[in-house]
Amino acid sequence: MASDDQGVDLLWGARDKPARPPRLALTVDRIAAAAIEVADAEGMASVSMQQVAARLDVTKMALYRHVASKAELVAVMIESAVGEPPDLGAVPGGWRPRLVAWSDLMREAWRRHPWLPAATTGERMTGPREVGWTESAVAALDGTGLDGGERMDAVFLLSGHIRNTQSGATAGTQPWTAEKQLRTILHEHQDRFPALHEAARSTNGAPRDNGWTFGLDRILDGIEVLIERRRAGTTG
Amino acid sequence: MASDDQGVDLLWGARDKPARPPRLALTVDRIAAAAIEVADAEGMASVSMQQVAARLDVTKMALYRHVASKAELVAVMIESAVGEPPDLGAVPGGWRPRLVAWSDLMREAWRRHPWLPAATTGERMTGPREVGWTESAVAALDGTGLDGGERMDAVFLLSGHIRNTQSGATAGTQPWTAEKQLRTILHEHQDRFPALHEAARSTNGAPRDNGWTFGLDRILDGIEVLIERRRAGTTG
DNA sequence: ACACCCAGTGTCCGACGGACACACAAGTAT
DNA sequence: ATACTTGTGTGTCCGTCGGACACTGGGTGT
Repeated sequence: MASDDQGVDLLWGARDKPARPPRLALTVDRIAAAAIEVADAEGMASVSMQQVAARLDVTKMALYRHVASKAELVAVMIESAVGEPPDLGAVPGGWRPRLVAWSDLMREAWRRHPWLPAATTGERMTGPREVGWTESAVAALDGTGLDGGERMDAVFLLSGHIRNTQSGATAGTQPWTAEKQLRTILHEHQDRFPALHEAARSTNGAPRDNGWTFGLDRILDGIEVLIERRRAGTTG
Repeated sequence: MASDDQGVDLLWGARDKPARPPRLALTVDRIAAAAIEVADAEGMASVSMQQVAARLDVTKMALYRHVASKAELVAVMIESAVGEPPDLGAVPGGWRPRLVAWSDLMREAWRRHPWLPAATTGERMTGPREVGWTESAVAALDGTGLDGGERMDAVFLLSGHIRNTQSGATAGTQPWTAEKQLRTILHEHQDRFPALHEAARSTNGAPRDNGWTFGLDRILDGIEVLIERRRAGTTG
């Protein structure tokens, strides 16, 4: 902390610069940073006005001088946590490697903040950085022959897949991710769910990644099919 | 209150039909039905123990005689709302029409209960009907040459896309769905988001469906590519 | 007649988001 | 110097949430 340095200054000199504000001024950025710390450490459910305020040694109502509501606080958290959107201009190889790079970057950002997938669902405000990420991905599809709506749908499809596979939030959504008890249930009711039972049995030992790689490859293959079809002149 | 009527009945007649249970017995099914009514009408946010109890003319604590917690109530709601999983055996044309039919049915069930997408995220209990829906979709991929893990990943991909595109819950996730104000923001900052601006401009007037059709076609195309590749004997 | 059982009630708790009035400092105008 | 404003954090209060716990009143089995 810089306050120690300040203390030395106060003792040995610079006495004339009298009372530097003893506590850091409360700002939106400091509030967002504290909220992100709470969310990273204890999950989105623990992000309450009082928890965040406590981390700043401040009353919860003090926060309302800087954010209008909890929703706004969350919006600021998101905008801060997603980080600057990437510039994919330097990625060689066309749209597909570009989208792969974009996905990896987005996944990495979301991995650092596991609460992001959950926080970015539902009606809410959208900030410029978030739009910037979308811009970046849509730009990666420039020159593919897809029209604007298709490019945006493709990005939506891809980012939705990232959210779905990312970090536990929606990971429990599908039965086979609850591993232990579900595996036993599936075993007990194998007569009722024969296809699932057989699928669980015949899964080769490949490391599970929540369907991330599989889905990414399928989505990109599907987009590629469409692009090729367009390039070949077929309207379908 | 019906107690007044009962009082009259008790005074003036029908004395022999003594005390028909004056209120319907509280059961898990009635509780779940009431909760679903609340959720359908006013959204998942309005589903509180007191709201549900009020609809049944009962104290909230009475509900706890039948469900252990709110999470369990929600689990029962889901299990009841998803309905019986479909039998796709009669759908002709192989795996692809089968998955399309499955998707349509699932979408329809979720359209009837717009809170389902939001309620089925996160760690939670999974009921037999929900597993049954998955079973149904995985079974549709029998005989495609995909291994068990791939079949399950494919179903996860598809159902994730349904959730993402369904009914407003995550619909606001992507910037262009917030339509009005975003369109103006995009217009004001067109220098900052040129690709998005150009995409919004060049979108042909096709009716927007939140990317549902586009994503479905891409996903199925992508799966088809993999199946064909397997059939051709390539290991990739 | 009796005790037992148990579904539903009443009351209480801590945590939540938020409204509102206040305290208290730092300018700024007089 | 003195008053007025302005901006920032505090204290108190409210309604709602999920849930614990003790109670009660109407059956039923003996």
